[in-house]
Amino acid sequence: MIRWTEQCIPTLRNAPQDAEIASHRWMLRAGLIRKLAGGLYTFLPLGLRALRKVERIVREEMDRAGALELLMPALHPRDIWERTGRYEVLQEVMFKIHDRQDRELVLGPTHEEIITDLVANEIQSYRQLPRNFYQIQTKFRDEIRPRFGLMRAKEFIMKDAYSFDVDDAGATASYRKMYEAYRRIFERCGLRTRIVEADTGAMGGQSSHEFMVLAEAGEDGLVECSACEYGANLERAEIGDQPPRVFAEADKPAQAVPTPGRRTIVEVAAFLEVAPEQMIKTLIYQVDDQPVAVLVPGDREVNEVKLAHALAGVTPVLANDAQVEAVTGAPPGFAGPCGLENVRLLADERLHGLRGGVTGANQVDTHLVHVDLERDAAPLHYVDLVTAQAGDPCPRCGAPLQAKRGIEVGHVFKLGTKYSEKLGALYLDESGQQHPCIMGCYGIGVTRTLQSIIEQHHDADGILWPVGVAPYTVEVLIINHAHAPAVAAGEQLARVLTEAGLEVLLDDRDERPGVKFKDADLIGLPVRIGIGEKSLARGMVEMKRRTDGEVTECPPQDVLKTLAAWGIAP
RNA sequence: CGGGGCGUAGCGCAGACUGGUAGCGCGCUUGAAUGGGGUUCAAGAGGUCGCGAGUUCAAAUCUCGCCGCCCCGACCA
Repeated sequence: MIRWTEQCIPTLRNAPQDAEIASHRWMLRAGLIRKLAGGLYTFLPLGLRALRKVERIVREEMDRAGALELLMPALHPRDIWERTGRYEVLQEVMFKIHDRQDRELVLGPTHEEIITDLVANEIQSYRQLPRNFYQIQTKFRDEIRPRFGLMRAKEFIMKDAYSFDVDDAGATASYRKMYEAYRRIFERCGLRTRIVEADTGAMGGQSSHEFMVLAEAGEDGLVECSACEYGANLERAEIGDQPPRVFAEADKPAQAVPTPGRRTIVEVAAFLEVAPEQMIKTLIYQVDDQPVAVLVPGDREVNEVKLAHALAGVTPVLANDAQVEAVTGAPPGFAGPCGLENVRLLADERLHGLRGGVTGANQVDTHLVHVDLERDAAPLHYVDLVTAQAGDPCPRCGAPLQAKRGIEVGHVFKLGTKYSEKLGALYLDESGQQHPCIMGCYGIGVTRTLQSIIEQHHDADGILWPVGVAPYTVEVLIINHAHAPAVAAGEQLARVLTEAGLEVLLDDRDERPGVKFKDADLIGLPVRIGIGEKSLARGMVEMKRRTDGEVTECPPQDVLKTLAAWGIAP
């Protein structure tokens, strides 16, 4: 049992101005965290208790799934990152420091290299596999823009696990185990998550799934099918087949028309009185110093993640004005596929069979109408290049997709042998043959998960902690501190509940009842037990469930029974 | 990295244009009353006005530099 007067729970009547989203405001107002600087937060006692609850759930489920906990350094020598080539890839997000010998060290943004190096040294035989190692540790990332409190911070706590298997079947089994463990973890945290297919990004590897907490404040866009189970991050979401785009007067020959000063899709469409979807947007990218023309429907946007995949992983960079002019012979705004030579052309699938289209003529102030791509442009390579949007057909079943926003709290990857090969994590099989381990990696943003719980569980008055992660389970609230019998009864009840094994916070402050009720709602412990003069006169205490406001009275000796009926057991 | 905004008491803000040595609400301390949803009265404490230069008799206020924080954007022709 802890007394409020002996704890440090600095609740705020109003939130600091820079708190943008609900969960961030409540964390500050309820005295869970305080900001040191942008993206850097102190966990106050109540916040830390909740964080430890989340960690405990993660630990229990990881252990249950057979993963082995260890702890790796946060500080890494530069060299190990260069061995996989990821020093280059991640240098933007890595904090770098130098020791007194001027040796460069980085603060770990993730730990694939470190664990793989360990396994390379310690595991030699198939008899030692499979293994899955995990840790709960602080990661450091120099985010472009930290925001939303713990959601995107420069320093955050992550649970990261790494599996090592002898073959694909084993790797898939390890992946499934983690996938299931994650479901359980988030469920126990009281989170409703949506699992979606995801891009592997800087991690590399073959496939991955993200665990998303659906929320308006989410930083990731995703789509889910209105009919089947399909769901995917927007970076990756595929789009089902759509009928070819054939517009009016499709049979007419292509014709140049003047479009003075009309450069953008919107301007040209308005000027020529055509719809944006009738237009062929032509973007010039630089890929390894070579220009590539990318064609997409005028009403769509290029998905650069998909484009990078189509370009064998090379990150495309949009060409500058001079480069566009060198390639197309016209300033930006008038590029089109017809007559474009010496440039690699990539077209989005939705343009396949397009007739009656409108596009730039590669000549200043001029566009082409009645364009038939098959007829008027060089043979094109069609791939999926645009970002999915609401209403697009599902790639699995064709039903309309819905757009949502989500907070990525977990991500599981099949990595293959990318790291094990480069760092020499090899094992000998039964016949003495050497093979690289097949790896998987699995992350959970623990601090982000904590804040997501609040994002999903709050009302107008404060937090509604799910029992499993609440900093304390029960708040005993002495309504009138001047009423000695109530004080005594509150102390007594808190003691009894604590002895029964419950985590109890006793609000023993000499405050007005209103203040204490408001604070109780704010910090949001699952159960509030009010000890008041009036009910005490009847031999009763008042129990209130925070989640749904359910209220009941019972004699103090029946409190444990009522808690049990509410599904709260010590 | 580009654009915009902000930095005055723990939190929320005013004062700045028109320089004269800092104020309001909440919170905090003490006392009293009150005691079932942020109660009331009285008396207090608390500020290098982000930092550093400059202008001036005088700078929170004007000028310059720096630092920090927040928001938007980061090239979709």
